[in-house]
Amino acid sequence: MARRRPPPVASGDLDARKATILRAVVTEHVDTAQPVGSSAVAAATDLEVSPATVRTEMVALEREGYLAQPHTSAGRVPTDKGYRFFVDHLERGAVGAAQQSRVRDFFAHVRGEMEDVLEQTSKLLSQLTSHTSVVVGAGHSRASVLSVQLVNLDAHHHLLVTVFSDGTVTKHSVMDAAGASAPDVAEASRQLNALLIGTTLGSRIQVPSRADAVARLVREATSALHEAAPTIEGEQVYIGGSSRVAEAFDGVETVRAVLSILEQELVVVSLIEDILDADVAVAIGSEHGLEPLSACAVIVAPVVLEGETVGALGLLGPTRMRYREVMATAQAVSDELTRHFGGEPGA
Amino acid sequence: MARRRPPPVASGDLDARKATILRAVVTEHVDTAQPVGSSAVAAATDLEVSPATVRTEMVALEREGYLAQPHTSAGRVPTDKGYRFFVDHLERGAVGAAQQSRVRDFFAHVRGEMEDVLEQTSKLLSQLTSHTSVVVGAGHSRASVLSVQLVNLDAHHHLLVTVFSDGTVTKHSVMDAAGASAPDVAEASRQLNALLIGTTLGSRIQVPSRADAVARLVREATSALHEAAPTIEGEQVYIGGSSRVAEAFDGVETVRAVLSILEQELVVVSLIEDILDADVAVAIGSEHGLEPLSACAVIVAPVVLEGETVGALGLLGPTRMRYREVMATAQAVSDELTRHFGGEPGA
DNA sequence: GTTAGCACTCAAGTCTACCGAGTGCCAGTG
DNA sequence: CACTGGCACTCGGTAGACTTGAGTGCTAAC
Repeated sequence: MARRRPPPVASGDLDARKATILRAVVTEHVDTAQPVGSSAVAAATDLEVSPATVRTEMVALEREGYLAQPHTSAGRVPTDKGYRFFVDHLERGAVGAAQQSRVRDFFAHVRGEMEDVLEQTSKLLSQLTSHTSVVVGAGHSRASVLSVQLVNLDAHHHLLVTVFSDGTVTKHSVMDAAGASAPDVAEASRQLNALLIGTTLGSRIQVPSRADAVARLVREATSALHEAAPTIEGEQVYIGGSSRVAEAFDGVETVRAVLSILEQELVVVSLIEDILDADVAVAIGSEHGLEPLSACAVIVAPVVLEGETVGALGLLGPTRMRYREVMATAQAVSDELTRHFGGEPGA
Repeated sequence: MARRRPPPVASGDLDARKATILRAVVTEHVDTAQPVGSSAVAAATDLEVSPATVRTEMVALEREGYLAQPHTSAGRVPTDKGYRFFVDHLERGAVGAAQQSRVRDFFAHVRGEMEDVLEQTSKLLSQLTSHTSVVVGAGHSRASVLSVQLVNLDAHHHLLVTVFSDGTVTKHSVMDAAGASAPDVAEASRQLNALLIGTTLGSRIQVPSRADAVARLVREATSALHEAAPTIEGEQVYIGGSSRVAEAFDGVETVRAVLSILEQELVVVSLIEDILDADVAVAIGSEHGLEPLSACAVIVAPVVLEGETVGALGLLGPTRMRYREVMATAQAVSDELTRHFGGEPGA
């Protein structure tokens, strides 16, 4: 009851008490999924003030846009701005021992190609967090060609198999209506190797203009490779736990909208990249500009290898989310993933 | 109460009038999503009987398990058995001209590798039917090796790239702690070719037991290939329109359960294969034994190439589904898909 | 500045009544 | 004897009236 001066330290542009109250509203609301009333806040904090005092502060917080009231006689709910403040002033939490060891364990035992690992990782992430996860493996636009090979399927069909320096492999059909002999194909394969090894997909190649079968094959093959370039560069996307979407939102329409977005890989990739570019770890509500995801928060962590961002992982859940835990998990997995690939390149 | 003999003409084990009534209930219920009353049936059919008569028949149909009543004073709803009768006695419908041309158009313009085509096809299917689609590409367990190549990534890492006769390409990491020179790798690659070309994944290979670098590489590579065999054989699965699940069911829990099943590729594949094996085109409700899908119907069509089932496509929706249209679409797409791959192998 | 007190608001729950779609049964009819 | 019209009955759904209670905003007092 007795009055002392307001505690000086301001956190952001909110005085300490407002910040405490806002934090309490967020944590409480995340727990209960219900609007939070002034007395609940008073009880949850160590401010030792009466609900009435909390109420005045909450009015201010609402006026400043951090809180909202579903209706007059209900408690308060955090707005996107409120969540934003919350995560911006979150002290970095460590991930629990159990989780930590589960992540370690996973990466100790996971085997197989990069693609498989990333897919498994997306499953791991969604299991750990109970949210939908997205793992993006960067395209290999800057990777150079290590080897190409033209393989004979039948008289008129060949397959161009290309191996890149980042360990990815692509294939392209090459059709040849006129037909070519096996030695011709072998010779074309040899010439393609000479032509393409060391180049990247962006670079332009000098192709032979002769009219013989070998030259024709070489031309066909290189054009198949370069025409498809934009698509191959395309990142791989792995989505884990999409069923979690149905748990996160109770409006069927919201579920449908979110799932619908997740189906569009291009949209998902650019969403993740945008958040990554903006150098934020979290996009809350409508911050990312995708209207159907305005009820979601997206947490992103990059996977950096040798100073280069080679991928990213994302977690998508309702704005009402345990940011601390989920962010810590994302960080932990991202770290381990980096270590995993840093330790054994190409595997 | 009075007992008379059942009217002669039976369609299946139902007399003609009961069948008509059952059909009417199904079509009406599919349209309206509401229980169907006797007068609605009387109006919808050309039986020219009064609702009262329809009612007596419906009582019989209910007793025999074709219809059910949500509650005493409601209309009737088809049971799984009712739907089963309906689809079993469905005259094969043709797909509409608009759809037909859309399918044609799709396959006329689609380009790229088999994998891409299948993925696109799953999207097409879900767009055409408004249901979730599954496209399964059979594994290449019986395909033989056309070519293998060992590519040097760095001192201790190599990549085994294998091309199969069905046009699929796999890659496997091969580690070599001791290190090998570039000529060694080339030599190993040559030997692997000699060893593996023409074999299938099942066949056992005689590997050299010498201790030199080349032999070591050859051993490592073959074992990598064969260890992974069960996984590579694994079919590819493409799921399209998973957001449709949210439209089909209004219980959030059902949506979650169905999505959860769809996430498990193995389960999906074996579901489709089971239905295919049982030689039925449709599994309704609990017929397939997957409890979480008991509110679903699954329509399956095989993709047959040269007498061999090389894949399948499935459509998953609520039991309350337009079977005629959806089955016709599945058939049409399956046909075109067969033609597409039959016409231009490997492309 | 803080608080207790109080009047006020409003979603949610309960109760009642009622409507109407649909049924099952039965007696009458061609 | 199959069909029908008539009728009493059932029961989900809706609407309105009332109550409850959580939570608020305001204000006067400390």
